[in-house]
Amino acid sequence: MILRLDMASDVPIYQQIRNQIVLGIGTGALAPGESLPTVRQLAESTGVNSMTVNKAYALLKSEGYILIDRRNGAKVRPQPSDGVPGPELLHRLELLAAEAAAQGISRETFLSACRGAAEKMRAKGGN
Amino acid sequence: MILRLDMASDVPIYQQIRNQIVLGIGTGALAPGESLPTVRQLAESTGVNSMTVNKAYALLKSEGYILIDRRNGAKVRPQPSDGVPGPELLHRLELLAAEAAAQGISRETFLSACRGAAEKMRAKGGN
DNA sequence: TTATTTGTATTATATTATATCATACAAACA
DNA sequence: TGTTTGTATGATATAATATAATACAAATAA
Repeated sequence: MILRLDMASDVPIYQQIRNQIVLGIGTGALAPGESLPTVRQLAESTGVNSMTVNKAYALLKSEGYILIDRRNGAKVRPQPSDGVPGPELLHRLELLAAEAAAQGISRETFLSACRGAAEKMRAKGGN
Repeated sequence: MILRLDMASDVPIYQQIRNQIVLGIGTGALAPGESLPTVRQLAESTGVNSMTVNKAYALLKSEGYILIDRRNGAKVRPQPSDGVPGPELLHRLELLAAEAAAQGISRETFLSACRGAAEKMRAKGGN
């Protein structure tokens, strides 16, 4: 799991870390139950402060993406429960759709992009 | 066009203004060529500083969503050119798909949500 | 037990982003 | 000539972000 952090980005570093780990989980690059690097390891390898990494881990934990047992460090949450998209995700999806529409992107082109994104994700169960 | 601003949100006010106008354009609530309120009017009606509104308008202008002629104020850009989703939009779409997948949301459920969002947008041309 | 490593909490500091406020200006129009 | 438009400027206050230096409880290995 290699993280690419852009220090010049307007996206906060802890958010970049969080996003890339979520991408890793979503695509299957990070398997359920797999161990993440320790806070200090990741801080060392990326040249970022420990507390910044800790903030990303705390966020991932609060969002339910990872589990933490005191000693063994962080692990990808095994067997995430099935469910429906939450309101926050739906809201962001709607904004994306609106941006596409306002840019003159056709409905079908947008949905094609959605399918393209979905197909990059790990297949799970019968889906 | 009524804006709902959440002062307690972590999303900057100028971003909330920008997002809701983009949503308005995308859904068709704001028609191409339609005039937006003046900077000072919108600042007055929302109780927000003029420069904050101006920042939102400048952003919308730089993104190509609105046009501004010096005297008549801001208007929704007429006839946005057709095209394909840009890399920034694709990246955000991919992150959304990853979050859904990592939450155990099936591919089909995610795509169903995508269709739901797309159907809220204005139909244009043959799409 | 002791020692080490884990995530995490604490406090301080520096930098940047955000928002407000008070003005001011050029351009366009009546 | 006025008036209104978007916009620029500078000052200020607050919050978010990142780094830094420690420290602590819990869990593991020695």
